[in-house]
Amino acid sequence: MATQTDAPAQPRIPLTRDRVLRAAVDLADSGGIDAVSMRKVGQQLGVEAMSLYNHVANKEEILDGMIEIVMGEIEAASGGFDVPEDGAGWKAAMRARILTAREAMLRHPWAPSVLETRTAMSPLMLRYADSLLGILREGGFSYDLGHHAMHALGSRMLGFTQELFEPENKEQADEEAEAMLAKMAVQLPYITGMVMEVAHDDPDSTLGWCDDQSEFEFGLDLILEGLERIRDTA
Amino acid sequence: MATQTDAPAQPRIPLTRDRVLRAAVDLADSGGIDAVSMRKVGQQLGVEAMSLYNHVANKEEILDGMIEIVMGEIEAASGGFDVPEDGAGWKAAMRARILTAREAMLRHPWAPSVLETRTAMSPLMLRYADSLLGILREGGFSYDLGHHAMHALGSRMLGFTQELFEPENKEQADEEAEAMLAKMAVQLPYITGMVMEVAHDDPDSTLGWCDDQSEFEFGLDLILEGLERIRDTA
DNA sequence: ACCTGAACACCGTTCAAGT
DNA sequence: ACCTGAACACCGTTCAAGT
Repeated sequence: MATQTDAPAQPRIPLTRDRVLRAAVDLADSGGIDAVSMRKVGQQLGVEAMSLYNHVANKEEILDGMIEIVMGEIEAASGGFDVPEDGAGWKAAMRARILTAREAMLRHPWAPSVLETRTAMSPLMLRYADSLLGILREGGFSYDLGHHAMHALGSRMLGFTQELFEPENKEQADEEAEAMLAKMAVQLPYITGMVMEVAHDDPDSTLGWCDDQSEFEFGLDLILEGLERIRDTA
Repeated sequence: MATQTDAPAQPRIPLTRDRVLRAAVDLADSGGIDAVSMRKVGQQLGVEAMSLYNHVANKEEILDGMIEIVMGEIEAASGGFDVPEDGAGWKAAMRARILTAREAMLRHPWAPSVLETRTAMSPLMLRYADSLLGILREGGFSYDLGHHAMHALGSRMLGFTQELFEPENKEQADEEAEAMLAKMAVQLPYITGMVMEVAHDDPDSTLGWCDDQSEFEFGLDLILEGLERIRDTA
């Protein structure tokens, strides 16, 4: 019968920066970003929290590294960040690259909130941004309009938008929203009208009926087509 | 000479929910959101942290209340959240209301980040959203397209966009970005080209040359005009 | 060279005790 | 009814001590 004083079956795997970062990503994937604390990452690796400081300067560096891992996944899934030569296909290329980024964000739901707190761009992030600007440039955009385009896309460039009021408990939030809407119906005539129309068209719908993916694509296409129009009239 | 045991000159102002929330907003305005802790808000009011719990349930309720104060400022600056009758002016009305919201966000730089962490919509927030949907509706939009429009606007609806990589120290960030750009120039051909063109047109420019306000308005107008086009072709 | 234990200066929150 | 002191269960990080 094994006891706690038994020597480990296999020699301990040495701690490295990469193992620290992967442990942090695993923890965040399974338990959310609050599960990433120095103590918990250490625990995950069978080590005290203080040992991590031999491999990363501080927690910020762990968060930076986690984003770099996500960007690496986007790069791999995109087949690299090279700019395709076919400038005529710029819109499809932008769309594909951004939707690939979005898939990584959906795999790592903590990534958008961590990204927002980064104060410096990582190398892979810069490579990604350069590739998007390159696609626009080869598609006939001036640097100036390309620059505006990147700002107009904002976080959509990385495959997500600020989801305001993303509830933790969707069911409970739905109930609360329904109650508030009932109470404020007279003060919210347009929202009430919209919800009634949706309920009429689809009696099974709930208040949180939006399809995030198609809303994302709607907004993305709106911007890409608007940019094309400006390019052609300027 | 006053001592610590002297009675206060004036009778102590009673603590109220409203005083707690205003103290929190003042602290955040002057010291950033990290300055808002239960202990520091208590200190600001000459009271122990634990006393706050007699007036708010927890810190989340303080953050909710801070947002409600900002929304109240937007409502006041907008002259109320009524929907103007002139449907033809929908685009100007949307633009004005959103830019008014933006002014409040610029006065309270902590507000966007706090907003992102809210999980439920406040009454004033709902009133604001209803008024935007109303402007679209009176401007001839279907509920369905109006709903897409709100998603396409995202956080721009409230006057801000996700500013990815907003540095704390702009000067230092500019230096770091310049160094990284120099090192990675060959891997970042398009960004390098863009920066060189800007430097050529305006030798005094720095890397952080963007005009946030005009970039915001560019993106906003792009979306509003795209929506108008869809409305007219659908 | 790497890991650890104790400690420091913070958090939000609970609870029993004061007035 | 309102306020407080002590405590709990957490944080990130520093430092001296171990091996």
